[in-house]
Amino acid sequence: MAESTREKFLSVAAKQFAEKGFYGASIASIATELSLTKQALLHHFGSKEKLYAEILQEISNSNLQRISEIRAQTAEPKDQLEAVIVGEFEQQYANPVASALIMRELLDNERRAEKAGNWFLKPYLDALVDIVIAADVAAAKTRPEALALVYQLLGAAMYLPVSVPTLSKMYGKRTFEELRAGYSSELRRLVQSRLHTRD
Amino acid sequence: MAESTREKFLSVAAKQFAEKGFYGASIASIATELSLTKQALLHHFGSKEKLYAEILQEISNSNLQRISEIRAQTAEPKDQLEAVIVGEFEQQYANPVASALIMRELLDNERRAEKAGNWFLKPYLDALVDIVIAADVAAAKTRPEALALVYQLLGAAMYLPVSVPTLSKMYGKRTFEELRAGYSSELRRLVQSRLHTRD
DNA sequence: AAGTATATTTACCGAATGGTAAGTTGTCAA
DNA sequence: TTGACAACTTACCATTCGGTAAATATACTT
Repeated sequence: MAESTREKFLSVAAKQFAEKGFYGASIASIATELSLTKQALLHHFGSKEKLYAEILQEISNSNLQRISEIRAQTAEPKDQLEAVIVGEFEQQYANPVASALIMRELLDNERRAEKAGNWFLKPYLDALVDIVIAADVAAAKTRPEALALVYQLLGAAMYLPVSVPTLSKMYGKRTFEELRAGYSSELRRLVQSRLHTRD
Repeated sequence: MAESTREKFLSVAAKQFAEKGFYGASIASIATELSLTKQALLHHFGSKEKLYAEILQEISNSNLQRISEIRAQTAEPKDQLEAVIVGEFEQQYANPVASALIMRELLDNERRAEKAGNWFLKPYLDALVDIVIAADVAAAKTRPEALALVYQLLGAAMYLPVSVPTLSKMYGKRTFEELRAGYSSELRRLVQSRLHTRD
């Protein structure tokens, strides 16, 4: 078997959580999409929360790994930052599900974290801040300042891809395809101009 | 009476929808917060969907009005664009609920719109695109290109304020306050650098 | 062949969901 | 004083939610 049932559960669940959010997606609907029952899902993951946690952890880990690879390959911090940000938004098209999940997690986390106590994304955000600090960007010297910049760049990079389905219907396929085609270079322009601003 | 029951319902509902999303917030919890029953809510609004629609419509209208005021007061399109974007993110702090609702609506709308058929935010986005076109920004001449830019700026402006509660807990109040303090000027820098880039 | 995990199902459960129907209460006008 | 209407409440309802318990089926080990 190429993909185990467990792995199928993970990918279908990720898709549905991304589309509908944690509360909008039900374990029953996830299982039904695989022609299984929700009890089969619970057998593998114990609870909805644990299933969700595993997905988020996976995303966080893969993002951290990508960052560390970039840092190993690139010497200059400013180049690292550019590569990381550019890589971040290019990954949106490869894996829009992950972007939507991250976005939703940052929106929803507070309430869920009160119970779960998990900060899946903190190591990821911290790593990005580290790079910004090392890159010595104008007006982003302290960690809070750097975090603000990280957040704005993430927002710019992720906001559009995440609402792609809405926009696609709102403006029609053709307009949207043009938008999508120009989006990468548009974002690169934004990042570049900010990175090379001087004090 | 300063605020009618109906108006109280609207503002409490807006808050809860912003915090928990459409599916996460229940009409019962909204009513309970006002020490009323969910049937009182249904009496005023008919259904959860209609209540939500009224809130979104209100936000869209007030945003459109703000844009038209700016356009009336400012002659130069480029200044208009700057004023609109800056006003956009400054409004985040005045009314973070509205930002979160807009963000969630763009994330969730597709599925809900299949039933409801509403595009609350389209006139608002269209107005922003109009301004970008008129402002004649480099590499944002066509409507799809302009929409991409609008989206990135909105993303940068709204992403951080919207996840304020999460970040505040994740990094602690003090760090977060510093972040918040520097955020406005940080975003202004981002917008400025993009607006004045040349082809 | 028997035993033993693993995978999955059927059958429940209590709680919460959005919504309907039918009252009750209060206010204001004729 | 009565009638009408708006503002609510109590009482339900069917559905869905996440989760438990127990049975069954499958596959691997011995």
